[in-house]
Order: sequence, then C-alpha cells, then structure tokens
Amino acid sequence: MAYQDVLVALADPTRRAVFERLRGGPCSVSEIARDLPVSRPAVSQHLKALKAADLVRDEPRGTARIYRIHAPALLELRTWLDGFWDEALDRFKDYVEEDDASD
Amino acid sequence: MAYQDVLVALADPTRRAVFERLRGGPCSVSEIARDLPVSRPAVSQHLKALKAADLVRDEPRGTARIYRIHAPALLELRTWLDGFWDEALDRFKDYVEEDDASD
DNA sequence: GCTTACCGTAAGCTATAACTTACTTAATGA
DNA sequence: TCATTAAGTAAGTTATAGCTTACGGTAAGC
Repeated sequence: MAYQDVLVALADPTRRAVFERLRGGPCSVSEIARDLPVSRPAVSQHLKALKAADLVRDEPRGTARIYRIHAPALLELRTWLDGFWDEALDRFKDYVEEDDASD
Repeated sequence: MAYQDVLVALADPTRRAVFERLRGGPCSVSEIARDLPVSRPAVSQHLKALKAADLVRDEPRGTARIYRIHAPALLELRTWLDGFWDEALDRFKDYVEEDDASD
C-alpha cells in the first residue's frame, strides 16, 4: 500500500519476474508459472505479496484467475523518489562542484 | 549499480533509515548510529550495502569517515519505473474504462 | 454426479539477511 | 610513544523469506 511495501515487493528477483511478466498484459497464474523456473504455488504466493502491495489486481475468469498490473502503486514509489530527488540533487551539485572526478 | 540493487538496498527498513538520515546532509557513521536503535557495526554494514548499490559515497575526514547520498543511483530506479509506467498506464486505462469502481 | 482443471493454503525445509559482541586497523593528540 | 577515538571485519546467532510437496476448494464439461 505504501512505497515501503512496493520496495519490498519488487526487491525479490522472482517476484519482479512475475510482475514484469504481467507487463505483456493480464494472464493467469499457470501461464505465469509456465515461463518461470519455480512452481505454481510459489507464483501464487508471490502474487499474494504483490496484491498486498497493491501492485496487482485479480479477477476470476472461469476456474482461472486473471492478474493484471495496478499502476497507481508504482506512482507512490515514484513520488517518494521524487521527493528524495529534489533535496538530494542540491547536495549532489555541491559535491560535483567540489569534486569533479566523481562519476 | 543497477536498479535491482537499489531496490534490494532500499527495501530494508533500517537501511532506508540510514539512507534517509543522510538526507539531512553528510555525516559520520557514529552520528548515524546515535539516532538509530542498532549498533554502530550494523550501520557500517548497511553503509557497505548502500555503497555497493552506489547509493552513497564516502570520504575520510580525520579518523572519521563521512558518508553522503549519491543521487544518480536513484535516477536509475526512476528510469526503470518510468519505462514501466508508460506501458502499464495504457493497460490501466483499459481497466478503468471497463471497471469504474476500482480505486 | 463425477471427473478435470485451476488455484490458494498449510506444513515443513533451507538458505540467508540482519543483528550482536569481539577484535583489528588507522588516524589524531598529548 | 602511547592513549584515544572512529570505523571496518570476523564469527556466531536468530528470525524469516522463498521454495517445495501435499492437500482442500471451486468452477466448468461430460
């Protein structure tokens, strides 16, 4: 729900792979698991975590369940990052001015 | 170095606290540890992780060592997020159009 | 009603991340 | 030179995240 949860959710490589798989459009749990080197229940657990972070939404379709990306949660993290950016950038400028051979 | 490392580094609450402490400007390890409920070596280890992710830079000052935020690493994550945003937003629009009572 | 397909949850295992204390190293100051 | 202050590293402990297999529940098709 908050940016902290988004960070935790997206930090895990497998869970990020699940999330990026949905980039191509909504699909079912089994379809996601087919492309990944982990079991289907593992994918279910990752989707549960992603849903808790409000990064995905799900919807039943027959016996299957379709997951899709819920973009607004990404915006929360972006906003936090931007707030950081403004302050940090000023100090970075100071740093560059006093030390050129940095980056 | 990559956005993945930034995500992992910022996912931990304590490490995020260390990072946000530097938001107020550069300071030493002991100064950071004073405000946190963990030991000084723990802070050192977190700073090592942050440095590995290129999120901070350090510089010796006498017997102390001054850490400061290195902003460009944040930009990497932001860029990844933006790339995600463009594609995800389109699909989110479709979602909103077909289901109004979402958010 | 019965089978089949799809999914979530439970239980258990294992690797590891985060923390501690103890030690070592390095720079200042008397 | 010796004591002091600051910080990184090593070693060991503990909690937990991620994975597995096994099981239970629900919707569709015959």
